[in-house]
Amino acid sequence: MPEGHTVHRLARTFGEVFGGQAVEVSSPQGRFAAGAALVDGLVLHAAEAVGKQMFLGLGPADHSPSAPGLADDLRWVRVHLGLYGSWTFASDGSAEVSHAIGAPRKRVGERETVLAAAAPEESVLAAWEPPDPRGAVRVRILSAHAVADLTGPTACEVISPEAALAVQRRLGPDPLRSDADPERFVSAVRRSRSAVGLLLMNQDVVAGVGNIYRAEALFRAGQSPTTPGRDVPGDVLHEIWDDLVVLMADGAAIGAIVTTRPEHRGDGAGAPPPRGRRAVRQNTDAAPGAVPRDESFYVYQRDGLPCRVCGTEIARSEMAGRNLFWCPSCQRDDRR
DNA sequence: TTGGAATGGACAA
DNA sequence: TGTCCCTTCCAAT
Repeated sequence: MPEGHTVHRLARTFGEVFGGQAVEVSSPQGRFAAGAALVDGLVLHAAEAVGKQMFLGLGPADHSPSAPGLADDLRWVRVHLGLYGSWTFASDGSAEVSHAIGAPRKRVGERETVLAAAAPEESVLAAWEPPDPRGAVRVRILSAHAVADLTGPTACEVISPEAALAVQRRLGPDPLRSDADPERFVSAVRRSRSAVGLLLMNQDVVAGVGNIYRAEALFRAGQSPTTPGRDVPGDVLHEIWDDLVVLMADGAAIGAIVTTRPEHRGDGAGAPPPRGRRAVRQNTDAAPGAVPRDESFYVYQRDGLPCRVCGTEIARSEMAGRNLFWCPSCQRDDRR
């Protein structure tokens, strides 16, 4: 389920679980054997997310983050999950490995394996053994206490610091990064005759937005997807940006995309929003307070269903080969 | 057992 | 615009 929020969450997890540790890197499936050999045994010094891409910086143990020119002796593993890439984590129970995030599956983002700690009498002597790789594992990253397996990525390669920077510079601003410049997004859209729905999916315009955030952000702004970018008012674009910052940060925090406001969820048509502090949303379906998937979106994959706000049937069509969902009434072309 | 679909993107024409 | 690639899951055969 890799939109930007997932990748940021993953980068955070890598930092927590493997940061500062020497890792064994291998390619059980074989396709990354050469790349794995370049970083095997190095220490993970950095885990960065930019848009939908993750960069793991590995280098010698004595590499000091404060040293000038530090990036020069790091090797970067660039991973792009694409449509169905996913990471699966497992640990001996000692590490803070609490989630695995990946491609669409029944329980979205929840392939999770946290092995029970070994029985006490064994644990003294027996080292933890990671589980066998499951499926076509392109990369395995292994420390003394945890393992991460990567399957199905669109991209996975070892690159130089310069190449990593070049990739990052090409991308548009990322709503999840504090160094992002919203004006770059606004001006890129307003320079273009392309439909705003197309531009939101363009990683050079805004990095990290995928099909769900595209559909939901346009709905929440009351903006038609087909309006040419140059005709979308600047204040609407700023509104969309600000909304993305909140929505995606929320998604990164809870591990799931939820864009519906409480008053628009199906459960209690008219159920009053909770008073006082907002309820904390949880990641897994089983967690109390979690918003079920079928109440999480306004328009995404809701074609044929009534709009949560106005009751009009949600529409679907294709835009550049991807499904596009919108409410023909709330997002009328002439409304903005 | 097969095949379609999925939160993506690179590339060719 | 179309084609291809990466992999998994599940409904339909």
